[in-house]
Amino acid sequence: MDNKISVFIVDDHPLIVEGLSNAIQNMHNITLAGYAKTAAECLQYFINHHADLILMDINLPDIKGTELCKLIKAKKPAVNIIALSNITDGNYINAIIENGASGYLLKNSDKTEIEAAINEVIKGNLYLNSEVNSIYQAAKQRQNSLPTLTKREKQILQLITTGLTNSQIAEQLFISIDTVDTHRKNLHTKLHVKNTAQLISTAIENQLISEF
Amino acid sequence: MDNKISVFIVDDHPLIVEGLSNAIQNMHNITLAGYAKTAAECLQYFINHHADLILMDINLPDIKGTELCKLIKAKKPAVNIIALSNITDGNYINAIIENGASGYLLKNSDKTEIEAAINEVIKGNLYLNSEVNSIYQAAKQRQNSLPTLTKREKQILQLITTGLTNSQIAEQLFISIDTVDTHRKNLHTKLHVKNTAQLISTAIENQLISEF
DNA sequence: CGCCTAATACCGCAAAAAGGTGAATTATAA
DNA sequence: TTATAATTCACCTTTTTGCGGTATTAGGCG
Repeated sequence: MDNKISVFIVDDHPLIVEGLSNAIQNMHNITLAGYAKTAAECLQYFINHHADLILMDINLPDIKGTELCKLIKAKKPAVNIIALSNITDGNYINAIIENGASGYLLKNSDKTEIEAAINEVIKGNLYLNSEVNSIYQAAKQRQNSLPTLTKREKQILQLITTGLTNSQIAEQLFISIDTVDTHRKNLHTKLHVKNTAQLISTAIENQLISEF
Repeated sequence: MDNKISVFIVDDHPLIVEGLSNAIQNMHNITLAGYAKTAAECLQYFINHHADLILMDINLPDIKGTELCKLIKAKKPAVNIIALSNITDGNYINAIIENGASGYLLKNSDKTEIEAAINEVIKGNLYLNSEVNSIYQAAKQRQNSLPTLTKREKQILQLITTGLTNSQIAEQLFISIDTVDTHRKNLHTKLHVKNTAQLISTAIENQLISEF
């Protein structure tokens, strides 16, 4: 075994794989271990092969990048992971790092940055470029400043969003209208809003609602 | 001039440019005219150069892909444009095609598909793969089924979302509360909703609100 | 010019939400 | 077990909506 860093690529975009592997093969202390187009192929590879680092697209066709991260880290804690994505959503960055990634690169990164990221991460450091980092920090802040809603509150918030009135919600949950009203008031207090319109818009803005 | 199709690439992702240009140079009847990382560079190029087709990322750093499309088509109507994106949002696909693109490729396309797209578009056909096409059709359908809100209605909808009450809106717009109420009723009728909660959630869902 | 649409305004009644206060009953975690 | 948090219910007042109408005015268009 030589002292080159071996890198494995996971990405379902053939163009990116081509660009990445080309770029990596031109770096003097880095070598390409292989690549996979799906999470399944990647896991398969790591059963009886090894690599020092994974460059991983977090939007894979089969399972979520966060999941793959967790799986890899559980089986091979020594493998470093750099997430590769276009997504500049703070919650996403947050999630992937909490699942074991040591770096997050935007897909518009160039060779220099990729090389820098690989070298940093292999040293055990966390690599985020300034843009990603500021988004990440902002998201953590926001997450902390967001109040935690109780199970019941979320449930009622969801039903309000659907357009149900307090009495309809009460009927559906087999509770009193007054109870629904109380939860609603608490939602207002917690989210610092004063009417339904604000409630819905801030709820959606902060993704407190599962889907619609 | 030989009979090869000359292709110009516009993308701010170095990896994609590398992958694409590699792929294109391996195609027998296609040649690479050049590439640009920004819309400005692309426009600059076309002042005194030419290409048969542009492969264009529609998420450029300087101006929107839709805009670049329009600009190019205005100056060089003969140039065919294939949009390249990850975005599977129907409205986006719709917009870009209405602005003059003849094809829409997802970034996870492989060489075969890119080659097929180029050859179809050069013949004057519209190229959308089945996935993109179904999204596109669905969006067109949805767009037609969406009612058109008047200027005033949009404005009031926006203010409602902020959390203002009818009287506050009336005050701000120097109109009667009753007028605001009428607009609100019309919004309910047009969007088939029966209360504020539904109004806000469907408005956001259908992106009838500028931003928040 | 008429026709249509958007925007304006008003009335009345019923329903729902908002705001305040207090309190009992479960869970659940320390 | 004992705090603490979550969930539940009640009652009261005021404000805001929701829903049914009707009607006038200004501007764009063929």
